Amino acid sequence: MLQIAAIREHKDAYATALKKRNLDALPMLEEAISIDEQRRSIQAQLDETRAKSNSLSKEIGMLFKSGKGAEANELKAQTKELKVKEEELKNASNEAIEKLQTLLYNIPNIPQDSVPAGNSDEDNEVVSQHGDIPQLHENAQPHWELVKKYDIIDFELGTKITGAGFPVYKNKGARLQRALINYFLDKNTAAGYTEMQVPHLVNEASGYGTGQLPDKEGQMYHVGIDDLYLIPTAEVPITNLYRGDLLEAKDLPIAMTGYTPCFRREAGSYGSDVRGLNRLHQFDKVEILRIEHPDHSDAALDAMVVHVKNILEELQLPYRILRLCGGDLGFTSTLTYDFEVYSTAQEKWLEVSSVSNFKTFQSNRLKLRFRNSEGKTELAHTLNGSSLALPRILAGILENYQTENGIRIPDALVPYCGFDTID
RNA sequence: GGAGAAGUGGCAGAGUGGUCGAAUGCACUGGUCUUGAAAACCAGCGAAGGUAACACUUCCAGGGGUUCGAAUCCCUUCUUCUCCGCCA
Repeated sequence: MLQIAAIREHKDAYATALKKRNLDALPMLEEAISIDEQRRSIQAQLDETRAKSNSLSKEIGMLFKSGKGAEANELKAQTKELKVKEEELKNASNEAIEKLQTLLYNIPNIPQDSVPAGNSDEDNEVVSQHGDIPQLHENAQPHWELVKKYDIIDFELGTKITGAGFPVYKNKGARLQRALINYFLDKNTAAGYTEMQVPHLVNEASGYGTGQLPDKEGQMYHVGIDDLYLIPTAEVPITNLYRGDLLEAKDLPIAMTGYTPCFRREAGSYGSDVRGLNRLHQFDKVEILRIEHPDHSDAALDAMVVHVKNILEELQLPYRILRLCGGDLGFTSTLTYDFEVYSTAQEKWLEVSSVSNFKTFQSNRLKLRFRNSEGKTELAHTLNGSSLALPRILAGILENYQTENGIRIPDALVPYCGFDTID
């Protein structure tokens, strides 16, 4: 959520930047400013009314104390009128706050200068491409065939016990999955990220804190009886650990990593995009998150990109880095780099990581602040990225590392797996 | 799940209807003193809105109510602790 004070100050620049999202935001921004002005004027009247009634109350108290009950009762009568006015102003104020809130919830974050304009994922900018695309043998297969062949993932079993999009990992498939989680976590902790294990269900306040609620309610599974949500990403519980906190500047940066399953309802997709491991209702992901001083968040994002790069290099997977265009940029982000691994058998790029700088967009909702060098409170910046999402990495490994005689395991993973081939 | 107790500033802990945003201690910040440090002493020290700056307003777990006036009384939700039960 944008800060109203910032909108007031940068209205035109914001409107210009939001054009990159194909959004003509100027009317919304102006409306927000106007509602806020109303709100402040109502608040001023309300404050004044309250001040009057507070001072009357004090007077009444003193009169009673000194035994002048009759005079006190006279003053009491005067408070009646004030109370009515107070009630009216309070209602008007609440209404304005609610209107402003609703409006602000619907304005996306401001894209950074480097974000290219564009409508869809086709307009994303390819920043760089790395690694060679392997030449596969003639009978190379997509991963959904390979997993059957080697009996390492069973989609039908998952359907039987739960439903479509909930695969069951078996044998070496299960072990490889576990190996990847450990490997990613080790890489992240070695880079200074503190490992956290967090609940997989969160309350409503957490959903609001990171922006899944109120608008993206349908994305999450909701446990109605306890009013809890299954997390769509570790970002939700881990970022919310710091909800409402006031940090000291010396506490920054805070760097955390965590493995969690992720649950997504993801309605409305079809075809090869959702085949096999490409899109699931439950999948595993290791996430990295940072809480940064505003002066350092840009550099931190670059460092996160380098970190994810290093992992993909070590796994020797062909990948490319995209800078998302305005049209594809997430609602809460100012700048996002996507990492895609090439799926040789499917002949397409699969998104395996998304690394974003949210600046103050989340921290404003979270009320996550720090005390700056002037002793004033200031919103911190939040960033996060996947390092990495498991299913598509798994798909990439299975397809790119397949041979006639089995699937090789990338060298870096062999110690974690305890085997070097799936056959 | 049952019974009881409690939730106050970074922490500890007073405050039970009136000038309380809240005593006191610790922590923290600045200063005096000291060769330096410690100790001691002096001063400051919650957040949000609002203002040019003041003023002013709001916040004592969350929500609602009683009252001219609520940290204090009532209702309700949540959380924590103790005892009992159950249990990986």
